[in-house]
Amino acid sequence: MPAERYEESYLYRLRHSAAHLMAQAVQELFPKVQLSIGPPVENGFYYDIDFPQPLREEDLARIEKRMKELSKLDQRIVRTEVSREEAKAMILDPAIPGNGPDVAEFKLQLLDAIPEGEAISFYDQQRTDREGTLHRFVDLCRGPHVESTKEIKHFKLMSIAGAYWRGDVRNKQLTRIYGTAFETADELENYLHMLEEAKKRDHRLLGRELGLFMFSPRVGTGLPLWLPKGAMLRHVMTDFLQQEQLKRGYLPVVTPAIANIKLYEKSGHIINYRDKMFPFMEDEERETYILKPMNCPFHIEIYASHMRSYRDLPIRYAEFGTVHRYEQSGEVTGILRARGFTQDDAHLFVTPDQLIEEFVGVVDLMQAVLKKLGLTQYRVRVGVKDPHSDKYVGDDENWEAATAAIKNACDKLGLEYELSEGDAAFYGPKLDLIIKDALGREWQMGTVQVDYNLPERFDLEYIGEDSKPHRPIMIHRAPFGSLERMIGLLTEQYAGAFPFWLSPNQIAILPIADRHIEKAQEVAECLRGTIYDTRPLRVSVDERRETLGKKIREAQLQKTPFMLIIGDKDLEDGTLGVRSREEGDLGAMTLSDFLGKLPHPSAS
RNA sequence: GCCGACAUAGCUCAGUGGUAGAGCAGCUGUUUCGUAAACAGCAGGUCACCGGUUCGAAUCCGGUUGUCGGCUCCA
Repeated sequence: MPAERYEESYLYRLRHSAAHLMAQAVQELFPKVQLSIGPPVENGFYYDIDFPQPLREEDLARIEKRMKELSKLDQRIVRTEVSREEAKAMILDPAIPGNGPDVAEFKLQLLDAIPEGEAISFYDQQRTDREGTLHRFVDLCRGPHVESTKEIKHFKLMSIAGAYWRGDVRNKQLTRIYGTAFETADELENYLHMLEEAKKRDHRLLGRELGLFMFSPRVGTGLPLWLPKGAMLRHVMTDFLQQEQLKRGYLPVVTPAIANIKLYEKSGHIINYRDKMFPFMEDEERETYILKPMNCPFHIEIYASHMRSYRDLPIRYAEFGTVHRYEQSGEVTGILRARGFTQDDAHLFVTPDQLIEEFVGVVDLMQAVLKKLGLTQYRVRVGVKDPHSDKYVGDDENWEAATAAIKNACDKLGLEYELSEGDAAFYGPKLDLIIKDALGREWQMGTVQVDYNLPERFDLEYIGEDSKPHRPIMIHRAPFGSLERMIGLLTEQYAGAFPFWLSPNQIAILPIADRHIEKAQEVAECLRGTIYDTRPLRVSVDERRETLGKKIREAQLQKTPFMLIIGDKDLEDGTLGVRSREEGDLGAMTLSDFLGKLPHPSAS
């Protein structure tokens, strides 16, 4: 039996009804509010409401209390279908609880947005009290809902947020109340417990505990400082990807952090990207410089430095390029969204004939990278132009060609993807890999972008077989997306227990007493001289005068994959006490036996 | 940037108008130890910052900064 779709489930209706119950409670407690929309979402529901005064978080308890009371009243939830005219009259009728001309602003707009021919329905939460008076709460809504408010028992209001009407910053900001609801008390309990557990996997917490990176207010918001273990992680990841790229014919380049603004005027960034750039710099000769938000114009300059032949193409310039973007203060999130970050960037300059093959090659590389990193849960989004926006450069023909190329390549790969209007880069459409963090938030990771426009803006050429100049096409791509985001995500994915090949410290050697230190150092040296997965093994020696138990505990909390214990017995027998992070004590064995126990590099 | 919340020692937190506390981490000494925390002592804070109310502010009020959840945006 196929799994029931969430949108068709009872839980979905229950949450939708919980949103309505909340709206009813809010309306009673704050009579002047205007309701807008209140849908179920992945883990609960929300309702966007316009409050005359600001709502404080402590008000949630009152609302929740009233919801409990309303729920117990066993109000029947009744659907009525009406004509457009009747609907308008109802929304404007102050005699109907929840409606009236003072609170109709958003509901009228919603009514207008309902396409001709589609059913228009209201849901009415009604009850008759002991005196026989009918109480109602009536809300324009597509539904469906549960049958009675008494079914809504296990819920919790979670948080308050501002949310723009219809998701547009130019519109009024409404107050969004998030809540969740479940069929049973246990499920609600489990969900809240799960949230607590997820917080322990937060990369910001683990980043500090594991000594990967830090932030300092003296340095600035969103500007991470990489500590030795985090820097080691970066090194391993870049080294791994660099090798993959060299195998595939990429050429390394290195470019500066700043450039004359003229370069970025030509690329279109100044017009299209300025609000995300750090403030400009001016030198004594009145030249203006910018801190680069992207690497592409530099790579383009390298391409354009001399005449290219079709025989030279494809050219693949790769750089771990550190860029800075002035992200809005409210958006910065640890290293998942920083203001300074390093892209595993490359720009491919290709002929039209090579486009699909090169695109496929990039996606193949991305899939290989994800496999090695152990990331299997991701979705593929093809971001195309929003036809109603003017934030793009280039003519429609180029956009269509680029979009067609991406779709074509996906079909060739048998890759499933979703189309998303408005998610293109300003210079071209793109394919993105999207992965969830510990708290279920989605992040754009790897990206491949097809670009006809920057080659045109920079008048790039190559001489074809016909000895005439032709325009190359560019592919922008970053399999990780950025080192920061990828490391943040991997940290959460593995709860800090990185696979052996990636772990910043792979082996902790723990001498039991001072007299075992010499041997420990000897073993460390030997291991550091051993190449594993193309790199020397990463080994630490804990020389502190602490008990073995404590050294083990700390190595374990640091999620070190292996511990090697050296005591008197080992000196006598020429062995090591081996302990694994996952399996605990593995007993005494020789160094070469231990090396045989290491996971095979290709099986990560 | 906007809406809401939070900010006390390196970390986790207690402290509701009257002399700043605990555990862990740190330092010193003792202990030389076999698979998740040895023992003792010591030190550590402009209670984020600035201003106000008050005889007196960590505590009440205003502002700023930083952080967290969300919106918009994004690798």
